[in-house]
Amino acid sequence: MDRRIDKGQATRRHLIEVATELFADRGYEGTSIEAVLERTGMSRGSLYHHFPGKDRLFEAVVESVHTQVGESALAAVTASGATEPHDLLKAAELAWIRLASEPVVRRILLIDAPTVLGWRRWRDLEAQYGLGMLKTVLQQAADTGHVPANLVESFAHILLAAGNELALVIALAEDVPAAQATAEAAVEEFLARLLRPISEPAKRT
Amino acid sequence: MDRRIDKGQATRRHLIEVATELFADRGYEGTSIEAVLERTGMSRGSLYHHFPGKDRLFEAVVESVHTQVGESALAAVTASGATEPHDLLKAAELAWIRLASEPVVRRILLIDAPTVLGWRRWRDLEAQYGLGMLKTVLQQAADTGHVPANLVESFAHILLAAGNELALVIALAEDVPAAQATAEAAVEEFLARLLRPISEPAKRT
DNA sequence: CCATTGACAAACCGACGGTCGGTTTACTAA
DNA sequence: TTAGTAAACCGACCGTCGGTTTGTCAATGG
Repeated sequence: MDRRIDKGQATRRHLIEVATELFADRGYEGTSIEAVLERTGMSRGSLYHHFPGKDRLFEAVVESVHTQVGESALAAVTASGATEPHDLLKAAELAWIRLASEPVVRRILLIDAPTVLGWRRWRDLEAQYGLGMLKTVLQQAADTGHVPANLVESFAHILLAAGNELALVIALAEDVPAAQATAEAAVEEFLARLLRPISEPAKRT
Repeated sequence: MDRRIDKGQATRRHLIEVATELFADRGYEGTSIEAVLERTGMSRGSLYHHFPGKDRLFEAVVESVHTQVGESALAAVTASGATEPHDLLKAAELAWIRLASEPVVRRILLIDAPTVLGWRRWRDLEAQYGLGMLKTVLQQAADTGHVPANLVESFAHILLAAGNELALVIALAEDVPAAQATAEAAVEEFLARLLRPISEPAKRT
């Protein structure tokens, strides 16, 4: 084994770590490469040896955060012991809302990532992590007639967007605990309505 | 009347017009002030006489686009002749989805605006334009018992986010017409479920 | 022992956003 | 007419920043 490579990986991790803090704190544009170099004590050459550019460094940070969030969410859902689609979705939404309250997640994943990575790439990541889980559970709900099968995809997107939105609302609220409570009630009610079995095809007024 | 001021307003409008095209086409970061100057034939001094900085120029563009979108959406809703909350919301959502398919709206309002203006300011604008309308209609729905009154705010946010999300999904789809059809069906079903009065008494405040 | 390679260093470059002193143009009052 | 004023406009210049290029060094493997 090459000790140089271990050292390289260590500095790479260190760069991601420091960059995560800075990006979360000042945003992508507000964070200069200079600042990262200063905080890490690295040189330009070293950074550009590990990452082809600022955007790729950011991308590495996004993937790191995404992974951590995914693991936390999964842990929270399994810890809830839910088995029914409604409970699973509720647990997932609430977990996501709590996670998205964290500035690191909010700023990096929700605010900057779509712009920096281009939202095409961002969608791929989201589909890989959050959307996939939602679709799986919604498909179960569709199999038991709680949701139209052809709208699983659309409903998954709606659920994902709703979670993000509520998380941002909470973050913006003056009274965060109150907003959190309201949002959780909204999730509960929202899911109850969305998953209700359809007796007759979509009604018209 | 002072012809100097008229001329000033004209160049200001011209700057906004050209900047709108460029921002929509290349995004905020991808658009240099130089490019705007070149396309307008203006000088740096002139631009910075009218706008304190690039971000303020972008802000003016955002407001301009927002206004146009708001007018179009309102026109579409009134043209639909809807009176019931369900139909009003459906008309509004569909109108918004169609408008958001336009690259100008998508790139400027949905992608760049939150990052550049900071999403606090962005939320203020959104509340002023789209969210206000949704809340009004949802309040009507709450008055007739179709929706819990204490969740009007949350549901309005969810509806707004859902519309944005579906618009982005459509934009990303390979088969746009098909995606559009699916999304419209999803809106229909989604609204029907969201606004259906629940058999057991809804929590009211 | 030496050619190779990964890690890091630092001088340098071009583009960009923003500033600033100055000029032109048009209106107004003496 | 003319002096004064203010808005509109001009363009050279500056600092910052992301990215490139060239070079050093030490560990590795034949």
